[in-house]
Amino acid sequence: MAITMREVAVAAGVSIKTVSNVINNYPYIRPDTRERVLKSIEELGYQPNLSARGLRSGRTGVISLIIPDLKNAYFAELADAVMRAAAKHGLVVIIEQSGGKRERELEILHGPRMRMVDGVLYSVLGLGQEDAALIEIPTPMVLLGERIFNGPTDHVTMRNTEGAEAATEHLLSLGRSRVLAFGTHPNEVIGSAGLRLAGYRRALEARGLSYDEALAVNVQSWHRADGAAAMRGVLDSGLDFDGVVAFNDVIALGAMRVLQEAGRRIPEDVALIGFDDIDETRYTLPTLSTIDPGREEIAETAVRMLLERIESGGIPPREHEAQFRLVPRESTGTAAH
Amino acid sequence: MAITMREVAVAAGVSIKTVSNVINNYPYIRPDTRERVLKSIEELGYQPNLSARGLRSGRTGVISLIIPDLKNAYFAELADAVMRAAAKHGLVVIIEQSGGKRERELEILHGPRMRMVDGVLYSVLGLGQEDAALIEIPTPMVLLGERIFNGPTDHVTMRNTEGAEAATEHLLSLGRSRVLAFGTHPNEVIGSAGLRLAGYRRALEARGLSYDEALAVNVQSWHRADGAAAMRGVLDSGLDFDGVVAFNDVIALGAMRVLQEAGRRIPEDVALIGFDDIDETRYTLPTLSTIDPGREEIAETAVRMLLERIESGGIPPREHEAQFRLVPRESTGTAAH
DNA sequence: GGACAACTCTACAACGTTGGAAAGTTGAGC
DNA sequence: GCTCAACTTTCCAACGTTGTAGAGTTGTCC
Repeated sequence: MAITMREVAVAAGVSIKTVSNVINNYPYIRPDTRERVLKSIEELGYQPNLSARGLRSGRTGVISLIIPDLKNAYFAELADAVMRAAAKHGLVVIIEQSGGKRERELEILHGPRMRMVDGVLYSVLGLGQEDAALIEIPTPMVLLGERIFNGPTDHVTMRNTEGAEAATEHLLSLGRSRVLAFGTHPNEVIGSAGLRLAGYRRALEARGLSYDEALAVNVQSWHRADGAAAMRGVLDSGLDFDGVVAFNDVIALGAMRVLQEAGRRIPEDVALIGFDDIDETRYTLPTLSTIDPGREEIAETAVRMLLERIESGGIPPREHEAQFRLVPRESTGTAAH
Repeated sequence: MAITMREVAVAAGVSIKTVSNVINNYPYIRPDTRERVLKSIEELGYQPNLSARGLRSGRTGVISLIIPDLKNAYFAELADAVMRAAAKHGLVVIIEQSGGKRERELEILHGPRMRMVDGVLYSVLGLGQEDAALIEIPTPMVLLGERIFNGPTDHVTMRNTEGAEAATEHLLSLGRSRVLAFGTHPNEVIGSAGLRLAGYRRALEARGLSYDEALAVNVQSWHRADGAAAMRGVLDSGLDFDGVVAFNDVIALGAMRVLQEAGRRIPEDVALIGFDDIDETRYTLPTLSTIDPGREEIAETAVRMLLERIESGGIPPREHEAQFRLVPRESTGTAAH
């Protein structure tokens, strides 16, 4: 059995509660008493039992991060950022993969694990506004991603529309006139795809150009292979285009590969920009221009907000939009050097 | 406050212990009693308090996975596989990133979090044999990766040497004669780099070829940018070669980009094979031949072994080597179709 | 030197669960 | 109808920690 406070207390010649007080930085302890207790803790190698602490205090020091899929580079990088942000506050992160499935997200949100964590960061994918009532769980929660729900929940989002607008304007400013919106989800308004499409349209409007539905390319699932398949379809259809605003990086990379195989030069024949700024975009050939959604800011803000909510209930719901950044690289002929 | 067993017990008209017995599948319960209890659990939405259970039973249902870095695709995919394997046994996984730093690995291994988990899967990177005593922790542990320690610990490893041998033989059988060992760590014997180099040499030997030290390319850190930088160095040096056995996929991809920029055709001028079979290798241009180290098998075996060790102490240390698989793709001119 | 505040430490009772063992019930076998 | 085993439920204590309340100790100020 491991060392408990009782043994530390005996060794230091104090009560158990005093040991607890030392550990929890209770201010009224004589320096030499504190000293003695710390020495015993050190010597015995005492480590607090977090289950007991959790039971007694109601706090476990664990938060949950619900994401669709860790194999997706965007979410792996998000998870990394969240874990680093959480570590700064002494929190551990349990990652739950939802696969973006509605059923699975509900299962996680209402499963027994929620009782084990102090709060949840939930990157919504499977649920929609019609499920708003279902996400009303007792555990403190901060939503990541888009503002899908109107409920009284904290949101930390990226500027999807503004980002996509900047990406599109970037291509237009380079003289491209037939730019694909690559990765649309028909009829979606409020998700990433809908918001990014809105930004794309806004950029066209700002230049007095009209929106051509033929240039909107549907890519249902934003994986590399789907991007490749969709671009193959576009090439087969004979559609004329000279620019691509891909709604995320991996479908951009899938498309890039197909374009290159087909002999289209990037950026000469087709200028291509992605969204997410995943690490890989810095090392492809050509390097991929993209929109950095402000991942670090998202992670730090979300953890901070969650902690505030855990520590004091009754905070009115807040919203934070992280600052995005256009990252020009070779795929739009605008690499930094 | 959340629902507790007490309230379920009152609702069902039984004692708390009977509720506990129902939940834990104690066999001697009358069917109608069980029925009533389950109904009350359902109606009240009872969920067990895992802290309390953990305190009482000593088990938390959480295991820890220590890996260097989640942004590294290999480890992201490993984490995914481990989480799925763990979920099958009702376990949650806490991921701890060590950055491959010795200090940080020790900190994690001896930190208070270890008290919160039932066991650890530890992907060793920073520690070495000289630290063998330091990994003797009370928490059940299974080591992943290479057999770095000789201590009494379970190991689940990949066949580094055999895999690298097969990769090298693959290039040799295609007629390549000057094949780089790309990613060596000088003087290392027992780590991945050392073992893979041994496989490379074994393949040469098997064909009666002698080992040329000039063809061993040092890449200290196995990241994409380091692979790119190292390949730039090779090209600058004017070294003559027609094949590359890269010791992992991302340095292979970094090198591939540099080779393409320099106008070398793959596989015509240089045949290239990696190691790890990360998802991305299926979508690059050209697709990358690689060695699948048997990730699923590693994850499932590791979780199973850990669980066995958690459930019954005193098991003699075991070792398991997962089966590897050569995955021929376009970068060696051997794509399946 | 008395009152009061500020400090320092401790006893006790929880938190919600499960292990152990006892108490109570049923039914089969003779 | 009695015995004994098998079944069913309950009682009690404990897991290791912290909140509450209070006891004891100083020290300051009039």
